[in-house]
Amino acid sequence: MLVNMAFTDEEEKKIDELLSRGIERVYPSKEEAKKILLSGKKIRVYLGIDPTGKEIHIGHSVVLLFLKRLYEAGHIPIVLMGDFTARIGDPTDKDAARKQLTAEQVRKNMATYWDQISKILDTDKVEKRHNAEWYEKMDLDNFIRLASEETVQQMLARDMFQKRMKNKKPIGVHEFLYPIMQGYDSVALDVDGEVGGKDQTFNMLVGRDFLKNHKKREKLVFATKLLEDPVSGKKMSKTEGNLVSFNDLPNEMFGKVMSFPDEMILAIFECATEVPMEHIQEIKKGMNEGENPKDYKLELAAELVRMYHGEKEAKKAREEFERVFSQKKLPEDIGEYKLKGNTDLVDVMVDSGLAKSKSEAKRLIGQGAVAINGSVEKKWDREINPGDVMKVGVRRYIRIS
RNA sequence: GGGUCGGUGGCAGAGUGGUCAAUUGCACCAGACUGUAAAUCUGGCGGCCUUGCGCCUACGAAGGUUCGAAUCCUUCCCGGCCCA
Repeated sequence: MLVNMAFTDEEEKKIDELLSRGIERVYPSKEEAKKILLSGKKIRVYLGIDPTGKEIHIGHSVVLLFLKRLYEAGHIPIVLMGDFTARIGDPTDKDAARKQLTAEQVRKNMATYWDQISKILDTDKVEKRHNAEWYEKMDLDNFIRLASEETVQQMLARDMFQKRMKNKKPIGVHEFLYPIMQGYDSVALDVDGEVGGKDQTFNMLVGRDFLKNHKKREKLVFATKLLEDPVSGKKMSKTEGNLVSFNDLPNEMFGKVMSFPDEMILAIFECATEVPMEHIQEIKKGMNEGENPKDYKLELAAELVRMYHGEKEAKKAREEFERVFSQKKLPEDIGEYKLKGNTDLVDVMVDSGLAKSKSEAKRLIGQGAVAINGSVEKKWDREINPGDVMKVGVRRYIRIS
């Protein structure tokens, strides 16, 4: 009846962090979830990932770190690769190209996904599943029966569809199929819970309904926060250009973090790192007391690079950043370009990839964006010689050989 | 199946015969500013060069009318809405 008292304060604290850090909302409620997590029973919670081939980025960190905390607390995380659903495309991600992925592509993607996930958690402690396991065998009649458990009204209630109805934008019938399939995953896996971004809430709740219908049991739904710019309200995404991928090189990663708006510092610390919450509170306090957010952002950038590339690389990236941007010196490693053919400035810019076309190169030159050996060059027919160092914009350098 | 409205640059969305390579916003690039940013301001944002008020390619696709078409006509493809 009551919570099993065999749990220490330490363990309870862990559960509290599991239920709050990076978490937007828990269904049916945090209290209910806590009761179950502390009941002594090992529960199984899954995360669904569609191996569409995109890189895994720090927006995924929240859910992955959740899984890590889950096994640290003695429960069982499952990662479900949506190798079958990847072929449909989740309408939640409206940019998702609807290209048909071949089985071979999906297999390759999955391999790189595991590789990237292992940077956050120990994949040996995770149950690995694929939804092709059950969908490849499912008959049409079974599927239709499944579909009949949801109503069109329920589907249309989804905010995304509401919006599209309002804007008179098309809604594909297949877009109704996706939540149904994702929902059935819960039944097939026979899980106790699911974790996903808050944009997945609808899909996750469909699974909750299905589990009630099929197995007469409750499913916990953990909807995590999304990393979004608190000012513009925009979700971080690849098109915004500032998305940090697990595979980013150290310097690139460091620079991207430094270009985040200050307002995101706390949220990223909370959602994408394992820095203790106590320390994050101190940072919050520090910033409120007027300390320079830049210093905390440097710390954040270093921490993220450390997570994916190790202590040494993090230190190097930080030094590099301070050298190039704070002291405006040349970066340590500059790409080389071997002169060939025309040696006019414009031609060299195009050939070396500093500009996409001659028109663009000329524009940049006209804007004073191009410097050779430290001084701005405005003549586009200026001759380039081996040994020259060219700079375009703030961060693109190239050394001529 | 019928009716009707529409398909424009990365996106959103103007433009309805010439001055349209196409208003504007977002995104993007550069410059200024700065504490790295953000915000702001300024400029740019199809390509090519002999840099001209030049040439080529572009407004769903293919044809046609016209001195001239994103704009008009025909057919086709795709979509929204309404009716069945």
